[in-house]
Amino acid sequence: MQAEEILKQHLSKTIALTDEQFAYVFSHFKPLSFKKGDAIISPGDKVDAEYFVIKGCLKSFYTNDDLKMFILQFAMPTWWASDYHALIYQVKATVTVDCITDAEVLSLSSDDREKLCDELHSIERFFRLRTNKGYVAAHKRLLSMMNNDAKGRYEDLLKLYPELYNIVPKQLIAAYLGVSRETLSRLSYRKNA
Amino acid sequence: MQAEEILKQHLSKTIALTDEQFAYVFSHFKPLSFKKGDAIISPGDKVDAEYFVIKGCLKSFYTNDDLKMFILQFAMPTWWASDYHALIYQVKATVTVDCITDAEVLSLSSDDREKLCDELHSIERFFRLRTNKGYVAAHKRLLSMMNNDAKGRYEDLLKLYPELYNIVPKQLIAAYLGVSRETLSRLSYRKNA
DNA sequence: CGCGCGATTGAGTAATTTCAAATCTAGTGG
DNA sequence: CCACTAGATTTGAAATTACTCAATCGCGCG
Repeated sequence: MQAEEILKQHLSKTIALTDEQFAYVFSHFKPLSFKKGDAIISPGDKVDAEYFVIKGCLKSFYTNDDLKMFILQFAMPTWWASDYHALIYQVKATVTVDCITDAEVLSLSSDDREKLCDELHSIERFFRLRTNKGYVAAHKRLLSMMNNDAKGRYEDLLKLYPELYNIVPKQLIAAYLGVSRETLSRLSYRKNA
Repeated sequence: MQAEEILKQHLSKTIALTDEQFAYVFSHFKPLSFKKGDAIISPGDKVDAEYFVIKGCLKSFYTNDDLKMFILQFAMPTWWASDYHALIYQVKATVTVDCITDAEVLSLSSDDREKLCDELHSIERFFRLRTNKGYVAAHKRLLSMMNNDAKGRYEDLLKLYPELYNIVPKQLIAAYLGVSRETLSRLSYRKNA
């Protein structure tokens, strides 16, 4: 399926747009292709766009002083990714967004997003509702983090991203769960039902 | 200061509204008073409003099967609170929102919020940007959770809510950090600089 | 075939939990 | 003013969970 079609279906799940309106909206998105391992955003970068995934899988992650990686988000097709902290507060990036697999994305600049939100009330609504869901998902993950041990969190993750299991190396899953690779590895046999 | 004035200043930090528009917006908010300990939302409730805090302090928390409490959010004046999962997905509440102190809030029903968002583009913008910030804050907390030990998280919390230290019992702070009361208690002398 | 990376396993250590008991504190009533 | 109680906090000690470091295993690819 074409990028255009994927975005159209994605938007139409939340808002109604005429073909004309959609064409106008779409004209602000810039298609980009990346290879596995390419970084889209790196710490220190000026961040002025967010990315809508068409194909492939991205991750956004923070790297601490000990070079330990913490994954904020995996982004599969129809998910959005960026360094939202940098985007919103207009500061340099503190996280990396890169490609777990070869990927195709649509990039939307901050300026264009604000322009579209100005011009089309329904686009503003789309972004409001999209972030609402993201907010709730983040809190859900927070709860999973506090309430569950590593095993429980792993199960929560597989519920949320069932495809992920086969696509990404286990060490990335560990970095998402906030446990060491070794702990993740031990989960399967140690405390299984 | 009057509730009306507080809300007005809060909105005007993000969007511009004429006095007339603000008066119209404000007419949809319902002032409510609560006593310390009162529950505003309880698990199982139908949730059809969110609450803007004028005075006092609320908390929203999830209680697990072992009756252990996990605090999602403290809400001080000019903060918003509700069960956002229930609100967005139109399901029964799974969290409790209650009053740590006597409190005054302005309640805005879901229907009214959507109506205002329809009628006033700038209100829709307000809610979009507000949730953006909440989303980023939630991810920041997630990182703090994964990257730091109990001590580091405690320091992060005091940076975010410095007033909190004097207002709320320590056990609530523990429930926010996701550690036991005992561990929180031991932090001060154990690993202090 | 052998290199190299990811995944697993083992052993010892550090952080946090649980359960239990001891303290402390604020508010109440005599 | 004092004694008393309920709730909150602190402390102790043992048990658990996850971590780190180190070694080994497994497998795809040149």
